[in-house]
Amino acid sequence: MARAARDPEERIRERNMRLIIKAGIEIFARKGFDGTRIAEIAEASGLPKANVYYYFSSKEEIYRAIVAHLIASWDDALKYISPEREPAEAFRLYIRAKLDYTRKNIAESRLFASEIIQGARFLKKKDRDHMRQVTDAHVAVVEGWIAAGKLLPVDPRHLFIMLWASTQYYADFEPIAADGLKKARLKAEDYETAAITITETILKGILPAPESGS
Amino acid sequence: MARAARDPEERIRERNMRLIIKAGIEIFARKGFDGTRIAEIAEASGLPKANVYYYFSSKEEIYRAIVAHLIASWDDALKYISPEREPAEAFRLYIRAKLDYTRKNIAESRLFASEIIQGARFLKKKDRDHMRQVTDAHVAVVEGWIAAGKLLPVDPRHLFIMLWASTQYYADFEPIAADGLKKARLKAEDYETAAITITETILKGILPAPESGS
DNA sequence: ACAAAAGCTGACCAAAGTGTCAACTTTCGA
DNA sequence: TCGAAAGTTGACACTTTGGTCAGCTTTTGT
Repeated sequence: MARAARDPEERIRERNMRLIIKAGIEIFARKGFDGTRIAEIAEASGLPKANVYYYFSSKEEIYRAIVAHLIASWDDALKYISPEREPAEAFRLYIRAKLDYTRKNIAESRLFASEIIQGARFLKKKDRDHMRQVTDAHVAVVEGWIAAGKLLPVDPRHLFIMLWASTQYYADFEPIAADGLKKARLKAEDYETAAITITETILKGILPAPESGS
Repeated sequence: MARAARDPEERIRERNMRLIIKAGIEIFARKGFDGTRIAEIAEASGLPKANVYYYFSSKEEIYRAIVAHLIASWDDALKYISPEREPAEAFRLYIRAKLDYTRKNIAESRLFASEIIQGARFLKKKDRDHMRQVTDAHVAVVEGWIAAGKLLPVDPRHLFIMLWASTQYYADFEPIAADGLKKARLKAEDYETAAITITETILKGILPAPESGS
């Protein structure tokens, strides 16, 4: 078998696969699956094309590896919706964490967006089921808060869609977001203001409180 | 010159260009610019490839024609933010109109999203300037409402980004939105619930009104 | 030191892609 | 009716792309 005496840290293999994945994320995000040429990934990763094929047997394999890795890296940012917390604090933390993740992983966020727009062709059932379960758990928590009178009776699923949409927009559609904010590029402080605005709006709305004697 | 006696309704030319554009919107939306092959557009429009080239001299020309046409078709849906209106009613109408537009023009919406994710390479300065102006006008109206005490002091630009994001998500990321709602596909009624949830949340938030005697 | 495994890569190929063209048919105003 | 403009298209030229491969160099455990 192709099994033998070696493995000290897997240095070379690990490093090159990381380079390829990293370059792949950038380019797949910008060009989509069909629009990406592996020659471009090779160039961006500083490796000859044939060397890329030494590690991955096809374009699809690179893409799938990236998507799978991406889904796995999300759960961290989404652990704030938990029944013990007060809703206001939970949403505040969730929104900030998600904006933070997208800001620091812009290419990954866009790659995922691109994959979905193109029909979620390579999103495995396993991954979708996992995402659904996480959502279901969050929905249950929100329903509990509503039942306890801690939240107004809002549709939890649409509420989460609002949160996903609002927090991803800045990274995925940066050119439009930047235009909307009259800036050339988005900076950390813009994400900060976004976090505050989204949180405040979701929690308290934008209408002044009605006179307390209707 | 190639100018002569004809033009009765431009029937053939008009019809074929429309077929090509229509097919182009679908396929560009799904594959992005680089991922789209004109042979596929030809097939989808029922015309031979060479005939497509009779009307458009390149893939880029088809794409540009679509993007330009798309931007132009938007202003209608966005006319509700106007100072004479009461804010609550204005936002309600705006959100509903935008959701309605995206639902009825899913492919166009996705094509635009795709173009932005891919770096807004073919969005002309003129179009961006136009969008900026419309936004500036809306922002001014919201600032007026805030100054008049009709709205809480929210950042208007981030508020609009929230609205854009929330209203586009259902069309652009339908697979995820559908999963989130536990449905196989989104229907008109889902857009209806979305409109209500977004409007209510934006206007009043999700926290119960605090006791009126702090 | 050394052999076997791992890593590397220029050159190549078949398939697919964009865009062209010359010759043909259809349309239409006078 | 008839000629010119418009429309049509199969076949072709040229380029790019995904993927292969044989033979090379480097690494590594013993």
